[in-house]
Amino acid sequence: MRNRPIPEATVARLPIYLRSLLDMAETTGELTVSSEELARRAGVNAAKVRKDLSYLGSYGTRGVGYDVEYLLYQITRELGLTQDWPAALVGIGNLGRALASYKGFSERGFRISALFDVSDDVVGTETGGLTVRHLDELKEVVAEDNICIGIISTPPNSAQEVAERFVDAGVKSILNFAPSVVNVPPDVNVRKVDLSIELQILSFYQQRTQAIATAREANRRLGAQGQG
Amino acid sequence: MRNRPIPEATVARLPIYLRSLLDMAETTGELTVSSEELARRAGVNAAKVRKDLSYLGSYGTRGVGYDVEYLLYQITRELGLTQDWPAALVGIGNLGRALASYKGFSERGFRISALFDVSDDVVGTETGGLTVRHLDELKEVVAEDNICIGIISTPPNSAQEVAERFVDAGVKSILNFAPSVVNVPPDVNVRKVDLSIELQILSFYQQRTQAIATAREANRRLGAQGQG
DNA sequence: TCGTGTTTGTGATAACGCTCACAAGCTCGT
DNA sequence: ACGAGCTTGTGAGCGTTATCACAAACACGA
Repeated sequence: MRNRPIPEATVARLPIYLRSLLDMAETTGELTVSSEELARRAGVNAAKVRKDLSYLGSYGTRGVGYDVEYLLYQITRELGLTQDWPAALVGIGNLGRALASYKGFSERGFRISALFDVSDDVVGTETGGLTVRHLDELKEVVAEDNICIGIISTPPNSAQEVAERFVDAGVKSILNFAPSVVNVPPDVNVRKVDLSIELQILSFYQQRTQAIATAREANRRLGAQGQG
Repeated sequence: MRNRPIPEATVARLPIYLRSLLDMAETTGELTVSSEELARRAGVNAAKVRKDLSYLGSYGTRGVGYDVEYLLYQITRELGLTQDWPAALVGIGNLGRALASYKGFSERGFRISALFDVSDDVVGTETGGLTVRHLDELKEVVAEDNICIGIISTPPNSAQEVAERFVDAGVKSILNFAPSVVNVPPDVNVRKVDLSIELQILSFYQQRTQAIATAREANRRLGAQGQG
């Protein structure tokens, strides 16, 4: 079990466990945590927690639980968060500025070390302690600062071009906030965060429950009519 | 097939198809689109596109493809985007302000109709044409403006309380940008967007590929040593 | 030392999702 | 009218993920 590759679904949950454990370590004095408690905090099933953690190794003690600090360390290590990953952010609009000063990144070991744009209006301005540079300097800066992660927060029609510039500069990990699909070579990893897709999914289920409520209401009235 | 419930995975892809189709309708003059073409634009498999669309109904024509306008309408309707969904945003920090003025929402029929915070520094200020109100007014405003969707962009430790206020006000759909798990009754739908989790997942795979490269390098040197 | 109570680790199984492959069905030219 | 050439819709098979259920392992008190 230990040497099996870690399933994607598990990798996606490790950061949630990490956050829950950090929260525990700060607020409670507990030295150990059971899969049940961790599951509750992470909002998942206890069996899932145990199976997920078992992919990392047998770090629990039966009858006791998991040592909080040790587990924290193991997950941090597994996620590669013991080293810091310099990132570059392209696209300094409203969202880009918010991301540039987002504390959640730095708290988790991600340092945005360079900002880029193409518009003369923002190139040269300062945001979150960094001066915005022109996109043409990207390749050079990536090499200098050893940048590993590219973040795209441009309008959708520029995203593909920026992605290609990142690839050309040797960046292998890209996080895309622009609402568009970007195509990259197979050795490059792209993840996307789409702010409005999630709203559209909510809309689907909201409409569905409202439709059911409406149908039930109509049905109720029909029944009343039949009886009355 | 037609009356089966639509799988979650399909629902999550409908917005992507929608975006691809909108893009097509604007840029190309094509009246129809094949599953192959749509798949290419959406970055998925053609068979997946066909199966996904088949859940909505038989809207394609064999040998021809799908009528772009008709498919656009059907997906829009299925996602519940024919009506607009007023949303309330709580937490007016950097991210909150960026979300409040994010064009991607309004372009897709989501109107943020009220902003809330608790800090005296921001209550009363204006952002994106709306005046920030105090969180205590939430319930009242939700009822007045018929708000269906709640968006949370507070610090993590306030998220749960805000979620409960939304639930109390009768909101059934919540989008959570705060990096924390929120618990709600089963009839309320919460989706989360976590900006840094995606980075952590990237970090995992980045580390993995770097580790492989390092091991291969070490192995190469060992081989050279053995031979030399 | 042994029994009781607790919690992990993991087979087994079920549910879900993805991909393939191909018949059914359409268009168009002859 | 008919055959050639496409493209859809979907059954079948496979891989992944979730859940259950329980033996193995530990702590602790008597």
